[in-house]
Amino acid sequence: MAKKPKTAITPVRSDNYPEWYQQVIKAADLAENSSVRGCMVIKPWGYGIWENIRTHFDAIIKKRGVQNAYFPLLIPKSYLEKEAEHVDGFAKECAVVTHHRLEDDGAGGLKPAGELAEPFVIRPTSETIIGESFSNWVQSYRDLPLKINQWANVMRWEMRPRLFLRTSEFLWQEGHTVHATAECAATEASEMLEIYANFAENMLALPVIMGEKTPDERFPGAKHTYTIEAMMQDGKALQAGTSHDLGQNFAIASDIKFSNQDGHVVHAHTTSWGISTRLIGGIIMAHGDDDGMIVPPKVAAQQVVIIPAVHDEADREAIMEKCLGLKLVLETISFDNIMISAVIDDRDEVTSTKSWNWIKKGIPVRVEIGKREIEGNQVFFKRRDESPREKHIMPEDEFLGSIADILLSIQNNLLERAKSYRAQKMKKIDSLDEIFNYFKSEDAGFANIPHSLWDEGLSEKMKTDFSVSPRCLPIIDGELSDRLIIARSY
RNA sequence: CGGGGCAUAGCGCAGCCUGGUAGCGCGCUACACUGGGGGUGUAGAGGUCGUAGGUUCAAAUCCUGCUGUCCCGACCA
Repeated sequence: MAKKPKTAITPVRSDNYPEWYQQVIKAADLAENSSVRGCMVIKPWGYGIWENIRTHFDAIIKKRGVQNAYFPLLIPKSYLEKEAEHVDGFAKECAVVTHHRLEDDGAGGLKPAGELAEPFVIRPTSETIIGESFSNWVQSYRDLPLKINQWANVMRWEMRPRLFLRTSEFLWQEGHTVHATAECAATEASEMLEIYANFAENMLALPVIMGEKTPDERFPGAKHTYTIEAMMQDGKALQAGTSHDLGQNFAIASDIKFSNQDGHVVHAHTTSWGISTRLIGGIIMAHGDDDGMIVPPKVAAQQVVIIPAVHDEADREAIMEKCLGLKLVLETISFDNIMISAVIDDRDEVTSTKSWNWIKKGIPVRVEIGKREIEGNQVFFKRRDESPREKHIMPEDEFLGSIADILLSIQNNLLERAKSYRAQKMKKIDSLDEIFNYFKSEDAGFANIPHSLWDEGLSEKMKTDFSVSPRCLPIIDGELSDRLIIARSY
């Protein structure tokens, strides 16, 4: 018999963090590489998280008066050329469609035939094509503000793809708004940033730093780029969401203008903001442990797995009946306005194997139902935020009465845990020597330094010697700080 | 795009140096025993060794090109 590993995932985080990350994705059955370069297949357990992110975020923006719409995947190359900085920023990572037909190549294969007069790029982001529509939709100040969102896939031909964090194709939402004044656009961009920050903390248990990007890290063509930065367990930063105040740059490029109350025709002010499937990578790296994934209850595809433990075939029917009953009742219960979803794992496997499978997937609560539970009218369960050895036994009524609190407590524990390791790996530093010293360590985290220290020379040195870049100037109580957060990043 | 590693069964790998009938572990299938911490046994299925070419009587093995993948770098709203 093979020796049981102490942890479900090999290697452990402390041995090889990048490899651990990939192993967790595999063990949790979240996604896999496809045969298409740089593109991933998101499997049900991973896609379920995205569906929940989508559902909850969609509700939030709709309350703000944002409407969903859909724009084309293909963008005429010339559109992209309208905004000079935008071209520079995205040109290198665009996939280009140059032909529109395939025909027999005479050798049993197919070859592209009709060459397009003007090539299309596959959207790397949709500012330009949406701007084209907006220019028609907006005529009067009465049409503003215009708030549109689309849930879509985009494509960026990345040099080095990593599952969820940087894939050639990924899923996201991109919000695009048009405003009459610079102030309105600025407010929209700031409010969306706060919404992202709250969403990350409340739904994903992911504490983030809100801030503004320095000019060199800005979205190409933006006036201000705001970001939420999360810390992963290796101390690296992950940009988890962005909001851009585009000023009039894109309005001018796309000719979005309107008649104001004075009868003058003026260019509008626009914003755009997005979150993507990258968030799932963030969840993995923020919460996962050496036994695999830990999914925050609020975004888990299922919160509870019920595992029947049948020793004696004679008990099977009674056990299955109890499992089914439990599932039905659980699914009438909600926690923080989210309906619980439960799954019965009735695969023909040894109970412990099933249990470990679900540990690796990171389902918040595992329930095991056997003869004992039926006789004692009780529920045996374990929590993913606790050690796999820790058991709980509760009368069934009590369990059903407290499951909502249990899930909320798991959600909260994940957030507190993440906050605590972030606090440990965040350091306020005021001198150059200390900065160099700090980042000599491989597992350095975020350094909080005076913005005034950051000049071109330091930037260059930090980048080449330490792979450290500026993450953001934190925004605290609506005010831009004079400090700068720098860190290694994904 | 630069430097390096790897490519053999679904997954993980050995075999290659020194060319000669395709191997192991896990997983999978069937049956039985099992089952509350990753179980046991028996019997099976599954691979034109990434791809194209070269050397050779003979290539998984040697040589060349290509492709994919991983790591480091560059790049990354």
